[in-house]
Amino acid sequence: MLAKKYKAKESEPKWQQFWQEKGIYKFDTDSKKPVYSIDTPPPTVNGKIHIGHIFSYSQAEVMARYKRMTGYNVFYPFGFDDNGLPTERLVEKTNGIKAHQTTREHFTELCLAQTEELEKQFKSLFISAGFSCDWDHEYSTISKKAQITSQKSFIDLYNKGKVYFSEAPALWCTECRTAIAQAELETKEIPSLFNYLRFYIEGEGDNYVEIATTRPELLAACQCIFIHPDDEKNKALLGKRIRVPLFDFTVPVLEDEKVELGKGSGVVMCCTFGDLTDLEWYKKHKLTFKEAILTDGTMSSICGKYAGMPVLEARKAMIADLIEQGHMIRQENIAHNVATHERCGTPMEITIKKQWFIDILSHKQEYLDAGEKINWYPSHMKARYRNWVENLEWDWCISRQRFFGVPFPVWYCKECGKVKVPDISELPVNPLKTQPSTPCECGCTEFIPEKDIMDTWATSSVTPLINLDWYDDEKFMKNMTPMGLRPNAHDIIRTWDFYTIVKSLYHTGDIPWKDVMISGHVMASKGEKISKKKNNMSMEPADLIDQYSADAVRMWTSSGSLGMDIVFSDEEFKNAGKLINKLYNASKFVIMQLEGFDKTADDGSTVTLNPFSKEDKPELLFMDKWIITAFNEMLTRFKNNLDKYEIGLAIGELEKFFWSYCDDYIEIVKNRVYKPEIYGENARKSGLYAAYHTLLGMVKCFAIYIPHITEEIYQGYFVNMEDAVSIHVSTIEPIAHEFDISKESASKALEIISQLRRYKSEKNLSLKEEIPHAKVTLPEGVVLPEDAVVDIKATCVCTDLEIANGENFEVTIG
RNA sequence: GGAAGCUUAGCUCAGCUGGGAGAGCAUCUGCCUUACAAGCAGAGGGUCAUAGGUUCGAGCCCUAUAGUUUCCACCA
Repeated sequence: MLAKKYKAKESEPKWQQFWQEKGIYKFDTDSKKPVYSIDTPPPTVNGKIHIGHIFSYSQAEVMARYKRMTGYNVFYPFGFDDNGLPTERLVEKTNGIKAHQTTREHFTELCLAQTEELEKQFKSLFISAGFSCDWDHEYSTISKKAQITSQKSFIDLYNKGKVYFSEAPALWCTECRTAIAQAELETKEIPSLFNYLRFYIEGEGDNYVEIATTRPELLAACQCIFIHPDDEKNKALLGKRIRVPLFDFTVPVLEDEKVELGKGSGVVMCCTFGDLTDLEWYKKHKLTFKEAILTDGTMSSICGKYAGMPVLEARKAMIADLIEQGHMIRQENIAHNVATHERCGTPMEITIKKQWFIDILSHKQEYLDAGEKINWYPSHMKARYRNWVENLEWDWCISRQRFFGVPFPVWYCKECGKVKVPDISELPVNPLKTQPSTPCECGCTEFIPEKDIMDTWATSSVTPLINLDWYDDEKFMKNMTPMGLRPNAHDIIRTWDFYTIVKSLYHTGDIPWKDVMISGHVMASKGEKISKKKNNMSMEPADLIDQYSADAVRMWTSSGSLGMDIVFSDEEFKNAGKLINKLYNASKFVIMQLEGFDKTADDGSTVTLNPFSKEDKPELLFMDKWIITAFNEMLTRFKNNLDKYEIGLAIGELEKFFWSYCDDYIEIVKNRVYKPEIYGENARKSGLYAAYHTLLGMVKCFAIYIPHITEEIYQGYFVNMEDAVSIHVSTIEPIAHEFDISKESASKALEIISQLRRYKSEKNLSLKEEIPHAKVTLPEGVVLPEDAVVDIKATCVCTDLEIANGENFEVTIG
């Protein structure tokens, strides 16, 4: 029995608790069903879960439910990424300190406390949104298991020769004081000054070359001057030496194709390092390295009186001096694009330090092949992956000169400097706290620990291996590789997806997952991303759930097209609410009629009987056969779409059918169930039979999108008749039947009803108004069974409906 | 500069391997009908971005152009 009104606020938490108690979403290790596993990217614990997360994550959640209800044993673990720089930055901000100002132990404590608190909030939000993950398999990337996995990954790569320790140029963030990876760069447009300087030619008095630069602070690290080989005007400079302003040294003039004649003065200085082109020239022309900027973002001792100044201050001071000493020709205001660190927005520098790198550049083709083996939904997203791999220029630097994260399981021999890694059985290790258990090959027993920690991605790229317990050879669920699905938004294809593929190929030799489902972003308005800075997140997920219900929010997230961005609009939430309300009302009606079959038991209690036991099937009427057939056809399209991860198109099919069920079918069947004394007991039972099975079928389909209200409906009646304890462990299946109907006849029947309704509407009549007589001409060969004619007459209050066959279909009234 | 997506009704979008131009919202007109007025029945509204091409036939295939969004590159 359903209550008069559905109250989402009361029902949703009730069912969430019910599911937890009954263990509805637990992964069944003993099941014989095929496994469908989902490698959810653990959300980063560095702030709040925003509506974009809910949008993206709940699209995959729908898939989990769909697979669970179509015969799969679903493995749906969930994790949180609370490891590394993003978390550190959050902790620094909330506590108002910098990590390097306190001890590593203290800072780690702060990080752990804060992430624990946030993870509680995150988890409760995902639960309140009706997520069906198995919380028994929850993990966090700083957990012991994840640390072992991550260190084991490193040692495996080390043994396979896929990581190397090298003094190579690396991207550097002076704010975070750590090396960073190519994937962590974000381009930003920054206003700047283009300074045209005089560089005097050695031995030619006042003769000078004009050179433009945005980074005069690097003058002390100037290596040479480049001209283009085709630059006839400046060709004479070759072989001469040029004096660097402010600093009393000279540099040679060299040629390179990469100089752009039209840019600046067409003559360019090369410093270590102003940008990636400088680095390229440094490698190509075998230049020497002079460090102008220290790792903390201040100028080095080679900068003379500017030493110790932060970069921007030094730039200002040097510009002032350049002007004062007459080296400045002119200045231009420009806005140029600068590569910055995505976590803090600081312009990236390049420095040379010893770092650990994972070799990726020499295996590009394998990654491209892996990309081909994976099914991308939508398929064009594969191009983004391919594009990224093809354009890679750096090996993956995984060293971070930070504090909170997974330590490298590495020591260096004090005597010979050789790298020492522990045995996998000893993991996890913190080299700062323990020493190797065996001496170095050279016999030395003293070691220097590696202080750096690993990049966050080094851990989050092994989530499939964390999920499958790879850390423990005995527990490792090898038969579940590759996993079924990786869902994520399109912006992290180049990071999360790429790195996970890299690690998977190295460790298992196979792709990490069979399918990748890409979702879009939630936009604040057309072309405007949701951003914390703009403060245009009009709604927090928790507020939306509170205001519209979790089911309504999920309805909205499901309406998006696969891979497409969606503009946030509360109009859509209202529509979702309407659908939910309608579904409840329709169910209420059908169940109310069905409950006429209740019996009073001997003890006086009411027993609900299934009026449709297999032996007691009524003789089905034509329109009842139609709705059953239509449901099965809808179900085929519904499943076809979901099999392609098109959850939005699938629910579109379902909704269309549902509204037709309400407005056409219920209207037809109503008369029969209300008045068995006129239409007969079989007509009533036939209608109820079809209504029961189609409603149950639809509610099951809706259950993957709106799990709460559908559970309410199921528990309110169907659970008494069906085997499953929860609708979410029932099976979505077609309605079994043995009949076949003429589609032509069915569509004509509906068309006749529609025409009779239109007649009344155009005449401004109530639908209850009687039509004394109407005549229908059906095309030759189309037959309308007598019971269908009776249904039409009852539905349209048409007393006399004359049916004939003729050339064209025609309905005349009066 | 490289790559990809999008352009169909006022708005948001669906249109599968080429053959009927569609849905929801909005607008307008009616209707209190024993599930639902958060409802029901109807109506109006489109040169499918533009220009070529292939085809008996193009929203769909090909070429080019424009606009738009995203990802990547771009610090002299």
